[in-house]
Amino acid sequence: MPVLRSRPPPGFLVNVDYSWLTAPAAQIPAVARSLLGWEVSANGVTIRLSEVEAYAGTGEDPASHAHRGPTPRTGIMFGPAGMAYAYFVFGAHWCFNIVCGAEGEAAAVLLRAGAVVEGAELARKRRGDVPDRDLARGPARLGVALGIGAEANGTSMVDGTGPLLLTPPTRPVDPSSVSAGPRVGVAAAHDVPWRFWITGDPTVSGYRRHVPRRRG
DNA sequence: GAACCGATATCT
DNA sequence: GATATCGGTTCC
Repeated sequence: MPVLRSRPPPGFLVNVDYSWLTAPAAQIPAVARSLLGWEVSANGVTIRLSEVEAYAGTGEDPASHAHRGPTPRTGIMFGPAGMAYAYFVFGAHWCFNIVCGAEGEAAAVLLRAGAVVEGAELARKRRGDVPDRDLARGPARLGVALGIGAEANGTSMVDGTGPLLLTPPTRPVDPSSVSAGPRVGVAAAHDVPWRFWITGDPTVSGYRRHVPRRRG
């Protein structure tokens, strides 16, 4: 049966298994890796994920927004897997995560980059006249291409009730073509190789180490 | 490729 | 008051 990538009525994707998103804490990096090749659709654009980062649960990962427990911003992370966690950063950008793990765990996978496989015209309208590979190359750019922002926070990515929909790979990713390395721009736990990407994929964003800002 | 810096929500 | 899961620009 072909996979429906445009937005279906609620409950339509009953034959897609999302239960693996609710994994034990130790398997969150494996969940992130498995999300490569999955597709995310919103507002007429579909993106094939080429780069993701894992963030472990509360108390386990000093780089996680949820590390110190729930706050008004991070509350959604403590809910069920499959919800979108959106946050605003650097006074300018929205970034998007898929909540993973069991309720109360607060693990998440950051959607860092992907290839636009549907709706390129629309994505270009939102992103400007950039090369195709740059349309969703970077976590904030990915959101812009999808036309999503604050309103996506706390919506489901798995049941069609929100703007976002996560669907299985049209083309599977060969496990041997997945690379791993440190997460981008994080100060804490910079040695943990929880960033995963499709080796050689031109839509993967470049690595940047965390740069402490000079005060003054 | 590396360095710089804007803009502001969030938490301490 | 410090920090930030970034991106665009500028400068080698």
